[in-house]
Amino acid sequence: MKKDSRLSSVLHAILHMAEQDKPMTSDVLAMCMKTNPVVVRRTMGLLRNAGLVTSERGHSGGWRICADLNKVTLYDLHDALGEPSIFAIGNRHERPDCLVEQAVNAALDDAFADAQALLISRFKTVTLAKLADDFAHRHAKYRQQKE
Amino acid sequence: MKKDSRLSSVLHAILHMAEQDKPMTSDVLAMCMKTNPVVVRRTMGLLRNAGLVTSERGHSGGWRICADLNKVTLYDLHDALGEPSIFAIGNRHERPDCLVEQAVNAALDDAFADAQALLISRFKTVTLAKLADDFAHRHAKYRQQKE
DNA sequence: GCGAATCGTAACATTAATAGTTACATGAAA
DNA sequence: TTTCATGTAACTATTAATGTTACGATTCGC
Repeated sequence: MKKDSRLSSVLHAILHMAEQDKPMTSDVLAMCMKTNPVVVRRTMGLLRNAGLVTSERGHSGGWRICADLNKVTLYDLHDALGEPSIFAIGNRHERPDCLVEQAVNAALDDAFADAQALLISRFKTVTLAKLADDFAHRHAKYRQQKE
Repeated sequence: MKKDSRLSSVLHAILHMAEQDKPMTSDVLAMCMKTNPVVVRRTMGLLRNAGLVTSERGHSGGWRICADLNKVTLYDLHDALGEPSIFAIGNRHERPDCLVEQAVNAALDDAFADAQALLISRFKTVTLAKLADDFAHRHAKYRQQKE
């Protein structure tokens, strides 16, 4: 299956929004992420439900961030997206009758649960402010290189 | 995305094979994992390439395990399957021009790399013998309950 | 009010990845 | 020489993400 790239998408969008005073339209965001405005609305709508952004209709409307960059983490976004399933590998059957398969599932589930816990805890340590900061550094470096 | 369930499948298969003296046919294995014999051949073929099992054609042929249960780990099987990609979540674009997106990708890549490293290291600690043992316990418990 | 800009959303199409199926060739054993 | 088995190519089906089209609902500026 295709990978879910919404987390990466909304991060990209929300950081751009954080650098703007004015709201950004779905069209502009779509251009920026090389996708379609409807996809942007669909995805950003989930962030709105989670109270992370607001949207306004009509002239000079669009999307605006309404969250503290220091408090919102990658996990909050992942959560806002509905905590989509993380792994592309899974068990052949859930709740098998076969005891062998049960033992196999248990071992795999354990390992995946640990990896998931680590990932989630990592997500919780990264704030949007941190990412904005990282971007600023990249930007400074980029400008230096251009000289 | 549909999840890749081959690791779980081959583990199931190989543990059944470990309990048999005779080779098991693709048909029997397919029945056991509720799939198609061709799928079994395709998948087990990868394990054969890795030297974990052998196959024989013709009358009384089939699949046989040829590996030390104490030495083969989940990782070896994952590896034999070609180390399929683990995550169902990924970046919108690889190598984006946008510096914001680069910062986002870097943060996500980092987190995923750590989770992957943990998973792989977990895979390396679980041998087939351990799983067979776990199965034996489940079996004993199951028989107890039936009394 | 009118018209343009903009989001909201349903319905459908496309794409990508896994899994399943059909068909037939090849080889080994009874 | 027939039967049982794997080997493999080619095609189909399934599933989930993503993209597209179409149109309704709001809001702003004139």
